Amino acid sequence: MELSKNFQHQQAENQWYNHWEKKGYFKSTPDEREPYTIVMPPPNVTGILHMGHALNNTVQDILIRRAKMMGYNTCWVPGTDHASIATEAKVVGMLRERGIDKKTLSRDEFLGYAWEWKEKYGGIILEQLRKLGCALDWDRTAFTLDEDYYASVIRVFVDLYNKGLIFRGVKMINWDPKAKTALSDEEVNHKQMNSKLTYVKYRIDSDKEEYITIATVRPETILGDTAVCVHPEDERYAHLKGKYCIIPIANRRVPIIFDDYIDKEFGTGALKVTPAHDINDYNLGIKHNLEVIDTIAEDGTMSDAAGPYAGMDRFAVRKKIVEDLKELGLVVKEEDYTNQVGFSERTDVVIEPRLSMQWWCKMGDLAKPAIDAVADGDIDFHPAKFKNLYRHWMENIKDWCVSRQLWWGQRIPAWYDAEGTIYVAKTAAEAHEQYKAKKPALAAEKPEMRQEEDVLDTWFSSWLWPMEVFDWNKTPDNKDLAYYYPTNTLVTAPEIIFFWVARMIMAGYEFKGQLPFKEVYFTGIVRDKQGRKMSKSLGNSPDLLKMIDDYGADVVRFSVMICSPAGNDVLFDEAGLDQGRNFCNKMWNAMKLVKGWEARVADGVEDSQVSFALDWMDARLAEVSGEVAELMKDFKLSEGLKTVYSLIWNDFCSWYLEWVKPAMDAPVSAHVYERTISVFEQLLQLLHPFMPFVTEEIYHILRTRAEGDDLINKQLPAYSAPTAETLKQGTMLQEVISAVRDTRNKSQLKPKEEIELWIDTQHRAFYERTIDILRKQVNAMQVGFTTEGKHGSLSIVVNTDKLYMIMPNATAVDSGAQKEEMQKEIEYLKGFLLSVEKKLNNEKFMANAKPEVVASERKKHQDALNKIKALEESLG
RNA sequence: GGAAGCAUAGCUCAGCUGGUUCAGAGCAUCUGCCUUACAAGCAGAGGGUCCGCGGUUCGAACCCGUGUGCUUCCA
Repeated sequence: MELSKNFQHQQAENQWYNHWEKKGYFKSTPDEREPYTIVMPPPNVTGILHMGHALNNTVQDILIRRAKMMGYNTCWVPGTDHASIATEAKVVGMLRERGIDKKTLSRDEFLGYAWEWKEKYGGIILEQLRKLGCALDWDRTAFTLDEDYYASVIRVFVDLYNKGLIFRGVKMINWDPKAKTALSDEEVNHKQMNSKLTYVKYRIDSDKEEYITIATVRPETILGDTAVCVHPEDERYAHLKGKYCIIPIANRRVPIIFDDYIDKEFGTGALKVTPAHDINDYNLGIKHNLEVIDTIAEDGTMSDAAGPYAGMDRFAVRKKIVEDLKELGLVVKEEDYTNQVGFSERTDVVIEPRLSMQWWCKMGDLAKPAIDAVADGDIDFHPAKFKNLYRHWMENIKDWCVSRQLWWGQRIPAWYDAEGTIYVAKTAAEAHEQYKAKKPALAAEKPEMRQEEDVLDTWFSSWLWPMEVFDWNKTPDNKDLAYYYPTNTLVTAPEIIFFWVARMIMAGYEFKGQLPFKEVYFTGIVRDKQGRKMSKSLGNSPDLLKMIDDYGADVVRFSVMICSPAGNDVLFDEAGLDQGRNFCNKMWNAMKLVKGWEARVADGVEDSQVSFALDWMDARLAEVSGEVAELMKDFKLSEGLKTVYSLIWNDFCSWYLEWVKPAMDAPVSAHVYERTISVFEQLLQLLHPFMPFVTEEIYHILRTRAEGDDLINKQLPAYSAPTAETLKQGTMLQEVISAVRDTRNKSQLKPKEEIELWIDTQHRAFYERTIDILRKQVNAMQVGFTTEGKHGSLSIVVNTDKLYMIMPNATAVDSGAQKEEMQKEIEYLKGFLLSVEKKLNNEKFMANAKPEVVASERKKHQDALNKIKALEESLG
């Protein structure tokens, strides 16, 4: 077979993904094995693959593929989230482009368009996950707005309502004037803004001309003011007790109230109170029984209550009213001021606090078992630091606003009769039954029942995800649910710990009576090299699909994972792409080298020379496999990848292959060839979860494989404990080789120039075992043993062995620098020796230190002495 | 305003129960090599007051206190 110069990802990746899928390797059905289950955090159905998805899904794929190799029956469930606000906004936008105004459509017509949009674009992100290599069980693909899922959400709502945990009420909510819907607190992002603090004086209603000055960053809300509030102990305003003042422009007479909520230091110490448009003012209003005047309409324009400004945009009014107040001479001054302003997570417009009738879910009781589950370790968080954050939030949990003024989503199953009585039921028919039972006198008439227009918050459906993907609602006793639930690992971003993770835990206990997953792994947030969060607006988010096209999915996965320290944010650096690409080529070329031996394999070739290399490589493989297993268990995936990378590049390619590499055109022993292929396979296997395509490809080129012999399915072997002696000798051999090469370099020897090497050592057996490797690796024509120095040589000391290097072709040997260096080393060692001796002579140390520490200090002492001796002898 | 986390090489980070596996890895840098798998490579090297200060200890990158700087979450 003709092998290309480098690894070609395009064809290989497509081919292998199709092969795996066709073979049904991604599919899972319950069997006698232990399951390992992950439910994918469903991306928004509107989504396209970005770095966050790439990280999150690569992590999951690594866990799934590794678990599969460890013998688990793995099941990874894909799906999408209907994402009510985001999707509805997209559909509205699409309609606008087609010249259709949402307002002219009925609910059903709109939903028709929405489903059409979903069918057309909704699967894009799932297709993109295939490109990434994700081993997802596609037959299980779920969607949070599917018919069965819908029914489940409705059931849960009715259930909570009947338990008294859902209620309807007017509260101050976060209003998104663009999407025209309520948002939960979690959907609001606070940003620091440069605002203007405007000082406005309100006239006191008295005979004298006197004023009270307030400061505000939102002057447009002045029209909704229904009081001015000052601190009861503020002497400046003590004389105003029982007085009233006049709201300018509105010319409304409002009371001056006293409350110790006021911060005397802020502004003028006098606060304008607008119960309709600020949560704190609202609370004050309740306390002091104030009137509520709503001056801002649902679209962010001023309402009729705003008098002359009715219909104008809130921000336009903010400017205009200040101008008008200035004309009236009521503006005292304006100051620059930075404050926190809430923005809608979905539409990025400024949130308007607004009073509104919404549906709420009481969370306190639901939270209790969920708090305990994490505190008691029934659910593990990685990294553990998120446990605190979780507990803190859960213990201060507030009622959840679950209604949204949208159409795309589960419509709240509540019906109102003509008198406004509420009936919550799964269906209209059931609501009708309730009506008949409740109002028997009217039962004969056909009641006019009107269903609630609002839909439920998207998270009110996705909190059921781990149960509902296994069809909990419709067939609660089904085999899959019993087998796969609770799932094993949830992999998600810390940003949605409250939105989603906490609520899934609550839902799991409340409805299924069981935790939804056993552990949660929080990935970092993907940032750019400068540490900025990747975002569309900054334009610092690389085009993932282009990257996959250019470099291949393996390389993209590599580059994301290599810079994903456990528990920290990911500073994505495109340099990782080159590193990953180079790594693929390294393996590809190693494969070409080994493949090239195939035709030269012969029986009876003497291979004793390389038996050490084989033993050492086996030992390293066993050792590092153990390290990787530990790292993976602790979710140190990045470390795990680095470890495998280094094992392949350094141990296997740089050392092992060079050690066993036959001379040009020399035959290769069948034994060496076989074991080299075998080691290569095991290395590929360790790497496969991280880089599935290139490993599968090379695996298949290394040998002709039987049908079904694919790397993805290969079970990890149990390694016997590596021989410590072999490992130690390997390290020693490397040290000797490096030391000689260093000396060669410093003597400016050309790589082709041969040397003679004479060794004065106590470890003769070790050198005899490795002497052929050593000769080859330092390009020596001869390596021999001696018990005395060699004239005309450079001496090298490695550990306590003395090596003498002779360069036959070098005209003059300048050993001055060499000697100086050795002298320096002696100095250093003597200092070191002193510090060790000080310890050993310290009675307190000898009394308090652990015996093994004392022993190790003694050994250090002896080693240092030996080394100094060797160096001194070497110097002559 | 409340809370948490972080600070180690130019960059990104490891560093367990305090003790030479303790100052380490990768990338970047420098030097020499087109050596018969790979120049997208090979070989070798240099580089750090472990943020400052104080304490505990025979012994501190690690524990405690404090200061400074940064990040995140909540209000």
